[in-house]
Order: sequence, then structure tokens, then C-alpha cells
Amino acid sequence: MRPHETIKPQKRKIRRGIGGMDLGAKSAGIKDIAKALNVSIGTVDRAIHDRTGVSERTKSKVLKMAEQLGYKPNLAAQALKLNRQLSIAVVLPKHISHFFDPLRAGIRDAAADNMGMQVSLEFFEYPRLGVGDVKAFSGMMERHFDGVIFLPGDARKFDSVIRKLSKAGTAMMCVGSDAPNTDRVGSVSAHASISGAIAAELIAHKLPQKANVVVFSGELSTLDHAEKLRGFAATLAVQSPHLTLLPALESHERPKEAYRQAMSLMEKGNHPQGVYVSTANSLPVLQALEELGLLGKVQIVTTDLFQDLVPLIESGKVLATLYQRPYTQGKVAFENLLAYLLKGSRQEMVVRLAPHIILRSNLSLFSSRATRPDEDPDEDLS
Amino acid sequence: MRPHETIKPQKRKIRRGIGGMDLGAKSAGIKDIAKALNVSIGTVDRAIHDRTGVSERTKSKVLKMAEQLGYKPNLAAQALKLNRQLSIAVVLPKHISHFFDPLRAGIRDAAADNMGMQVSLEFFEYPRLGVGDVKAFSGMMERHFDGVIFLPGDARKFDSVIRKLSKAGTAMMCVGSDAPNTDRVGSVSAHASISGAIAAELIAHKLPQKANVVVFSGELSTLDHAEKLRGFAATLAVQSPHLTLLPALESHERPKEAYRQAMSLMEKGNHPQGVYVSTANSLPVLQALEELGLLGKVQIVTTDLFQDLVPLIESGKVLATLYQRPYTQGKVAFENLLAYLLKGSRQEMVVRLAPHIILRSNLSLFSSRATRPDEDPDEDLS
DNA sequence: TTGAAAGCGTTACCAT
DNA sequence: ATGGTAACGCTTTCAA
Repeated sequence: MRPHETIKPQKRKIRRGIGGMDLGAKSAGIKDIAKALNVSIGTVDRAIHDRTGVSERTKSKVLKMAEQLGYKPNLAAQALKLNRQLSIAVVLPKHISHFFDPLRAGIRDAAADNMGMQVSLEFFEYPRLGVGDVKAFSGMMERHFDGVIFLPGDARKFDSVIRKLSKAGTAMMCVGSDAPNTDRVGSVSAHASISGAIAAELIAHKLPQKANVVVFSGELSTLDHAEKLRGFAATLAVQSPHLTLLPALESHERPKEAYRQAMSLMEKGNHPQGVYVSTANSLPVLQALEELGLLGKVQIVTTDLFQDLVPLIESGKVLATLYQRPYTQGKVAFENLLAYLLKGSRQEMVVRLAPHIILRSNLSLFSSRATRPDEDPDEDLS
Repeated sequence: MRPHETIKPQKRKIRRGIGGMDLGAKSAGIKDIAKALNVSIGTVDRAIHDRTGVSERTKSKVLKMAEQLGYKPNLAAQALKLNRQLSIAVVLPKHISHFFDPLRAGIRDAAADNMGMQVSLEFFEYPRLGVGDVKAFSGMMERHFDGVIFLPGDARKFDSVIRKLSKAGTAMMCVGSDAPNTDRVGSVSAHASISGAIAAELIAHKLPQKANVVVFSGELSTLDHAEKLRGFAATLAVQSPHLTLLPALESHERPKEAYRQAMSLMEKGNHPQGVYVSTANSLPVLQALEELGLLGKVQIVTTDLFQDLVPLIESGKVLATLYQRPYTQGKVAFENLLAYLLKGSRQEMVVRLAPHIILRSNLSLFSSRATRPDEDPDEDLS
């Protein structure tokens, strides 16, 4: 038989493409190419993966044939052979658990149903947003990880850490907030300024008359919180000039502080008619309003969803809450980090999720998550 | 060297588990179990997969050891070995493309980034919701598919088809709507009655006074549309008794009809103050309102997102639109169908996605999809 | 520069 | 009922 034009197995072709109107998808393997060219599969591999040890001539020959035959690598075989394993660290606060628990669950799930990859996850926790983070990080840094998923709090504190770890070859992925202008490989968060904007629009729907509104925030030094405020203020200014925004209140995530602030502001005669609580820590504020008998009278938009919020939304005492989709955030963060680690996606991967607007009418679709925080949520959450 | 007890490489154990505070996840393979029990890997395989040819005794022994060692199958190897290939047909209308194109894209993407599985997708199209579907189906049924993704329109028409194909061993997955009480293996859709409920709540926010409201629907024989109406009516009755719901209008997805209906209803003096268009075909209705000078005066909630809607939302002429997340629907439908086909998930997989509420303030997060309908959307759409 | 062959962890088949 | 082993498609090492 002639060297070219070999008798490639003609029967086997049958297994591919059931035929018909669908183009492409012919799918040839590495050995189909080898056979067609009468070279060894080793050579084909070298050519395709741009390895050393192939003459330019054969390389281009192989590449062309690969194209022609529609080569598609068998990912399963590839994964099996190079049984790579990655180590990924997750450094997140323990508090507030109704946010970070599902976030961690999302990471875990994404890691789990990622086949062909031996991923070792390791979780590091610290008490809350500003406290203990440094210690958690230094604990983590004693070992080497291929990537770390973390929440960038105060920018000044985290910038140097990110830089240092990145230099050491660790891929840094932000979740919950972002740290722009650093070496992080990407970030996943709910779109903060749009969250603020939505809150403003919803409150404005219910306040057609002149009125005051106020924002209860957490840490304005966290980019995320600052942006929410900005979005709220901007939307108010543009869409609802009849509403006046009072100076924002910053609780630094301390419940007592939040309660005190809410009390002193709202007990006055001309209290604001609209309230946006842009931190997940809305309970103290709500409690103050409750005690003042203002629930149901004031238009309230909160952040996140948790057990105690459910009845308040159900009864219409809270107009809406903006759900930041922690589970999805975790899932996407992991998937993108993995994509970066494997395929080296070069583009800056900044994902800003659309927050879900939870009202009385669609609460039932979400309330299960608030009840059982550690459960594996269905896709309808994504 | 002896046949048993070969000089297995002892160093390799090091690759597993980088150690530390994280429980579980040790990851043992099938041959680890075999080794620990001094049986062959064949036996282990039989036990684990509940195959014939193992004594109860060894089977339970193996199962226990698997548990103890934390057996986790190597999915890559599994996929490689049983190089199964599935054929999946997708039967969907061509119209309305701003809904079905991204839906198809979601299916394609889900199929693409599913590794280790040779999936052949085949698309069948028919003109629109009630027309040509029968022909498309019979064309498809000339060949055998392992699964088909389709939109169940009129229940009576589809029931028998679903039954017939199911009996023939084809897994039927509904998308866009559901067909309960049939043999379908699952469904993915936006939660219809909650869509209606949201529309009612949003309109009520803006209509604190006594007023009439109306629903423009498509095909009330399609479950999806009927449920939207039901949700709307129920929420209105419970939450906003001051609003009166006029009899619903059914356009049968004919633009002319919808326009005519809108015109004749709205030109009257005491026209409704709130309008919910529960079909994606909202343009004719909007055009009628525009011509009557009612845009901006009447509270309108629409369905889906497309190019022409963007400026209307931006300018506040449309209060909100309920985005049914076609891309995510397609993606999830495919993933669930695949899971069923592979793992034989036994539970009825009915996924009801939470529709995204698109307002003026968060429109920018979605409008890209309306502009370039065939593009691969980011995760922020999910 | 190239070819040949050993494995990766499973499954499936043929012995025993 | 059980053990042994070939093969899945790829990467990698060792020879030629």
C-alpha cells in the first residue's frame, strides 16, 4: 500500500456525528491524524502542543491535517493522563454566616462537580470583616497555594498582600468585593453601585412626594459599600430629585452602633420616609424601627436575605431586599479561578452579578435558602 | 517477581491531600480499596456499581472500605473508558428569536464545556409557537435520540408525543414551560405564576389609588401563560384589593391582534392605569399605547428583554420587564438532561428560575444581551 | 527529528 | 464468585 492514503479504518467513522443538518463536530483524535500522515502519535502530540523536537515541515503538515480532520482533544483522556492537582485556599470571614456559608458552599460545589481535576480546597476563617484577617492570611501564607479566593476588605491593608502572593505565583481571586489596580486575576461580586441604584428606584416608587431618605452603611472604606452609596445617591439625584438624601450612617458592622444610630435618627419628628440598609447587618436598624412603631410606615430596602427578614418581607414591612447571590458568587469565583489556573485565561475576569430583587411576591423562591443556610441550593438560585 | 504483591511504587502516596484542618477529601481510588482488602479491582468495581457476580459478604466489605477510605471515582478515567456518546435533539421555535436564540446558546455552551462526553447536538426549528411544531417533531422522530429538549406548547398536542417518545426510551426535557403529569424527565422555566405576582406587586407600588388593570396574554392554553395570569390575579386580590382586574386579552401571539385589542381597550376614557404584558410579544401593545399618548402615564410591566424595549425602560415609559433568563434556562436544561442520562437522577427535576426584575436602574446589566442576541453572555446573566 | 511504549483509573471481558 | 488484563486517548520518557 502507498505510504500516504492509507486504509484508515472506514467502518469506525460511523460512530461519529449522527449526521444531518448540524455542521462541524466531526471530532478526530490524535491517532486519526497520525494515521492519516503516517507519523507517530508522539509526533502529532509534539506538533499540536508546540513542543520541541518537530521539524517545521512536519509540524505544519500535522497542524493542517488536524484542522482538516477537525481535531478535538479528548478532554477526559487528557485530564486522566496529566493528573494535575491544584491547591486552593479560601480565606473568608465566619461572620456573617448567612452570606459566607452559601458562598463557601458555592465554592465547594463548583470544586466538587469539576471532574478530571484533583483540587484540594482548604478553608481559612477569621471572625469578621476587619478583625483577624491578617492573622488568617499569614497562617495561610505559610504554605504554598496555587490560588486563593478571598474577600478584599480595606484596600490599603490588602494591596500589599495581594502583590506579595501574586509575585509568589499564587493566583488571587476576589469575591464579594473587588480590589482594582492590583495583581488579582479577577473578581466576582454583586454589582454594588447598581444595588444602590435599585434601592433608590424602589424607594422612589413608593415615595412620590417630597421626603428625606437615608442610607445605613457598614464600612465605607470597603469599596463595595462605598459604591452602593454612590449608586443610591446618583440615582436619587437623577431620577428622583424630590427626595433628599441625608448624610450616610456608618455602623462599622457593630450592631450596637447601628441600633443607636437608627434610634437617634428616627425618633425625631421629621424622620426620613425611606431607608436603605446597604449592609447585611440590617437587624439592629430594623429593630429600632420596630420599637419606634415605624415598620410599615417607612419604606425600607435591605441587603441580603436571612431568616429574620422573611416575615418582615412577607408582611410588607420591608419593601424589598437585594440578594447578592452568595452561592453563585462562590461558584463563579471558583470556576473562573480554575479556568485561569488551567487555561490561563488572560483577560481580567471581573464579574459583576445582577443582584436579585426580592419582594413579597417572589420571596418564596428564595426563602428556602434563608432557612437552611448550609443546604445545597438548586440551580434556581443561580 | 511474584504475581501478587508486586513492588508497587510506595512513594506515590504523597500526592494525596496536602494535609491540614480540612476533613474528608482524602480521595482513594478503586485499587486502593482492592489493595486494602486483598481482592481484585474487578471485584471492587462490581461491588461498588452493584453489578452481578459478588457475594453479599464481599460486597458489603468493599462498600464499607470504600466509605472508610473515602473513595472518589476518577471521573476522567470513567469518562475515558466508557466513551459513551449521547445524541440530543433540540426542538424549538425560531420565533421569537430574542428568547430562543440565547436559549439555544445556553444549550450549546453547556454542551461545549461538558468534557469527557461526546455529545452530538442537533437542532430542529419550526416557525413559531403553534405552527409547524408537529412537522418538526415528526422529522426528528425519524431517528433515535437519547434525549430531546423542547418547549411544550398546547398540552393536548404534546402529551401523546411525550408519552410515545418516552416509551421509546428518549428522555424528554421541557424548557420554557412545563408539561406536568407526563413522562417528561424534568423541566426548566422561569417561575410563571411568580412572574405574574411580581408584575402585580410592581404595578401596585405605583398605583396607590383605586384603578383598573389589565393583562395582555399570548396563548392561555400554554400552561406558562395561564399561570402568569393566575399569579397576577391572585397577588392583586390579596395584596391590592383596590385594583380591579379586567378580563385578560389573548393575542394568540399575533401582533395585529394584540395591537387591535390594545387600541380598542385603551382609547376609552376610563382606560386601565396598569398594564401587564405577559408575552414576549409586547411591541404591538406598546405601540398602541404610544400612539394614544399613554406611554409614561400608564404603569406597564412587560416580559423579556429585547432591543426596542431598552429605550422605553431607560426613559421610564416602561416600569419594568421580567427577564426570563433564556440563556440560563437552556444551560440548566441541558445540564439536567445530561445528569439524568448519565447518573439517572431519579427525582423529578423541575427547576423554576427566579425571573430577573429589570428596572431602569439595573437595565445596564442586561441590555448587552438585548443588543447582541447571539453573543455568549457572561456569568452575570445566570 | 522521530517512533515505540508505558502508564493514568476505570470498565468489561475472559478465565478460573 | 472472583482474578487478571486489555483498552479508552492522551502525555511522556526512552530509544533509535
